[in-house]
Amino acid sequence: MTHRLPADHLDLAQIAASGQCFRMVPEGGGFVIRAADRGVHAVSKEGILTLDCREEDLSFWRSYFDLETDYGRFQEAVDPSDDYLKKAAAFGSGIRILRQDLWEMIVTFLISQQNNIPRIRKCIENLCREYGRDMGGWHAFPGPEALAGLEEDALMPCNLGYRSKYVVRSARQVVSGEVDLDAVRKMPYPEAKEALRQLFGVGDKVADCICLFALHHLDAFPVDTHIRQVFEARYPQGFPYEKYAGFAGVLQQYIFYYDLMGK
DNA sequence: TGCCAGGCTGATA
DNA sequence: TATCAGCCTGGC
Repeated sequence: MTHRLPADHLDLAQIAASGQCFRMVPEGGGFVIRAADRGVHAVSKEGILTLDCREEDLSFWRSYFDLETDYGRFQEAVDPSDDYLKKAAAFGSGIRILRQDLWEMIVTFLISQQNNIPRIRKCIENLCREYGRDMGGWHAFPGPEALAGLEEDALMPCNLGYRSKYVVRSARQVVSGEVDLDAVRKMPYPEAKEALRQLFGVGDKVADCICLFALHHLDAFPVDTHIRQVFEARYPQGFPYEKYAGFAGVLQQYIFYYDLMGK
């Protein structure tokens, strides 16, 4: 079933390249996107998002793409005297912060550390193929229950390397209830970040990625090596977070994408 | 060959 | 409390 939805400031190619989602595959002029155990074919063009999905999944995808949020507001809020940020925001104006699955983001960003984007994508494919439910032609993302019973190095064949034990032990912490994901979903940003940091292998940066891309805490601002380099070059006096309270994480994505693709 | 990639843990002082 | 080695592995 095909649905056409008005969606300004939405460019799927930009979102795919921005590195917040690793399960977007180009197909038919758009992308096939997988989220946990759902899938959709999506095309974004001239302010319209065309989705090919089941009728009962439509509200899920509407939320997933964050269609209720006005991203024009974030664009306009950029300090006009900040030339670099203005350029970055304009360059990545089609980026939205997707509302992705919590467990999937935990695993994805555990895998991301000391890793590069093509390899991260490959690791996730391997993980889904080996441990995800067969959905008929593709595999769902494996839940914590599917991973908690494994040996700590069982995911080495999926090319996770030393991160294998991070994923398995985190799965155990979730399944045992030591870290209650339902509770984390209801927490404000600082508490959620601290709770996520209890997971083995989750530090400051990974916790912020999870808060931003799964929990939609737009205050979360992951600082990685790229962002740190940009800050050293462009904001030696410090990034003006106070000007962007409540949505600084959106700007982080503009900066990351601009740094990656804009030069 | 050596170094790095969207960090983190654990040891050490 | 701060610093730092070591970690899987593919690509350059």
